[in-house]
Amino acid sequence: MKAKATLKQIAKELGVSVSTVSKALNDSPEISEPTKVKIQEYAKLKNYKPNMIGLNLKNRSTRTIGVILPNILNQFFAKVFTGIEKVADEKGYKVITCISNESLEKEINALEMLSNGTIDGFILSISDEAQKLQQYNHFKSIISEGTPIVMFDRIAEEVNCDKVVVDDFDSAIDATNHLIKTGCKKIALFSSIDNLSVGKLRAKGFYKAIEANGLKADENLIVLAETADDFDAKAAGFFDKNKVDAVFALDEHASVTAMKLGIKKGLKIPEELSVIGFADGVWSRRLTPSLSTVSQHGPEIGEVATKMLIEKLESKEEIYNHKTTIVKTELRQRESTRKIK
Amino acid sequence: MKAKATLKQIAKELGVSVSTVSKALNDSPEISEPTKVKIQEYAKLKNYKPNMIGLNLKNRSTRTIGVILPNILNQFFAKVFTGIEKVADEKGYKVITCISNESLEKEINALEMLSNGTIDGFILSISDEAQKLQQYNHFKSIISEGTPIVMFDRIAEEVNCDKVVVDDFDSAIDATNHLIKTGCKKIALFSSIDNLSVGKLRAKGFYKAIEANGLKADENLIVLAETADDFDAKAAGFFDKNKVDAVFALDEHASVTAMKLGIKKGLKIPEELSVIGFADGVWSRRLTPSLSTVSQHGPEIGEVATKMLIEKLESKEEIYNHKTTIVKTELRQRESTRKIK
DNA sequence: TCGCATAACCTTAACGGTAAAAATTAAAAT
DNA sequence: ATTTTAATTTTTACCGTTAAGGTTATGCGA
Repeated sequence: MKAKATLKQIAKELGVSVSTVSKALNDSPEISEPTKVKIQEYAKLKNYKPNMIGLNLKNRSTRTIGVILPNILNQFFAKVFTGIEKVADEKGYKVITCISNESLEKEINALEMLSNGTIDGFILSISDEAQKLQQYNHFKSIISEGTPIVMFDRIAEEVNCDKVVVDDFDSAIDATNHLIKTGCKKIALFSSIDNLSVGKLRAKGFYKAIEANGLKADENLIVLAETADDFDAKAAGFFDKNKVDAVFALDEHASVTAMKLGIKKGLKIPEELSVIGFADGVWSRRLTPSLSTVSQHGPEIGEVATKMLIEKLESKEEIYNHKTTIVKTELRQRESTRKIK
Repeated sequence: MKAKATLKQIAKELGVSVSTVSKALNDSPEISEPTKVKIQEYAKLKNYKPNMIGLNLKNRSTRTIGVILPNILNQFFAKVFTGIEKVADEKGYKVITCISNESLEKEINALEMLSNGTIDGFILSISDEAQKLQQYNHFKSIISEGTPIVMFDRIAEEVNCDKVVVDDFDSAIDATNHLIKTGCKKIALFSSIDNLSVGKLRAKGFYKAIEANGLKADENLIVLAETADDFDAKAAGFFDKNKVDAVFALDEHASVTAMKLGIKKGLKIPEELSVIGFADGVWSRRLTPSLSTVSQHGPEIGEVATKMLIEKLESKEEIYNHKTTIVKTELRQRESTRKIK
């Protein structure tokens, strides 16, 4: 466990000044060829690596992005993360990750812990709790201190920063329309994320599409919940009490539960029951029958968000107009929906 | 976007020296009460936060852990990560995450990028490629430079560092025994991770249990593959060609595929076909029927690994004996296996 | 009244690195 | 031989922080 080589050490050992070593290793034209070669070879021998902390201090930048995710077990966030990581890596940035675990307190802590020089900017999706309480001041104060934030998916309109979202409203309309086009008349709405901005938007899209097609939204067919457990309780026995020919589910848990309950009830999918759900995992493909989904292009969202942040970090301009990028969703028809005639 | 407050600034504005400010904010007894109060109040007003980079440089430590994961979309790794993040957070450490994406080159890059003062130590699971090529020198050289590593799950025996593993061999024996106890006689073995150390260990456990029970391992019933696609190709039509009463699957993909193929073939689960698989996602519960699994306690693995690393980081001792901790698995009986009579 | 302990603050050095400015050295021009 | 110029290297300052050691001025006892 030999001490790590530093410029100072090398300088002393070669009898030159520290800055000569620094310049030689940075291939500066100020240094003569023989000296350069000598120093470079010695540095390689000693396995010298410039200490990043010293550099960071000097440059007042760490080329590190802070990422705050509500929950990494959620495949959507995991996919977004791969996109973030990919672009960050390509552009030579590191990624520090914190999990807020849907807690406002942890979200605030993470923000505080990192916004002291540790990172250059944030990419994040707001915790459930913050959204429920509509508490966004912690973001505002971080931004006003000069640390840029890019929000994705779960955003706060009132916070002035770059944003990347999915067209939740429109995709819900499209998905509902699709069910109707395949002949579905009585469509149920399942959601276990009615606490989230995105959940509410999707529900609105559903209502809109139902009405636009001259159908009526039936209260009994709407199951809205704020947690998976709550949803399971409310949805239990749904198919015993109601006769529907389709379910539109607003999140992965609701999607899978719809399928599961339908299968248990002995309904033939998709002949007797069509299911479309928002879902991003590999699992929709693996289910039997496979699940038709509204896919959100998680990796792309992460990539776009990261590009936006890095662009902002590397632009000198003081004045900057905040952008909101919309990443289109895609309707993936699999086995849980009928074909359009 | 006002410039961030520094000690120097505050010192100048209050007409005292930098070190007075530093000491006042650290509540040093050297500083008189009135001065302390004045400085502390002014610092709060200016929203002063100590710059972490300056501190890191001074302390030659960053309280940051580098985590290198082969693939964050894999629920097992995601679960381990939650465990890492949880303990790191509790102990006041940050987590920098890199995804090797199973590539040796990316693994080496991540190691290089972070082992220059950016992080104090690593927690990682070896990439598929590194395991296949048996290339472990990059780990050895990082360790010899003084940066500690804790490996989990996919480890390299020959690398001298702390390790956290699951008792793959024993749990495979247990799972196989369980199938036999519930009356299964013709048991198939499915694996899509035969490239990994853990995959091979699990297979060995299976053989061992089969023989110990006086059964014979039938070559035709063993489907070993190194990727999901490869596995799908090899396993297609398996139940058309073979008559078995159980499948033991060594990873999540193989587990789900076994169920899927069985259901497609019209086999009743678990009456005609029992399935046990290594799996960690929420999905095993969500399947219909739900999947009996060997659960690896992902979060616990992450927690243990992180505790080991932090303990090592905070112990002054030069000499340190490397430990290997085994985290026990758990057999979770769900609907895809019969009850023991 | 002098010396000395002590309270309270300041100076300096250090962490590891870079870069502008200054200094030294060598070579070329007068 | 002297000056100019160019090439090379060193000095210095800085990034933000802490900590050891140094400097005042005050108050106290002898």
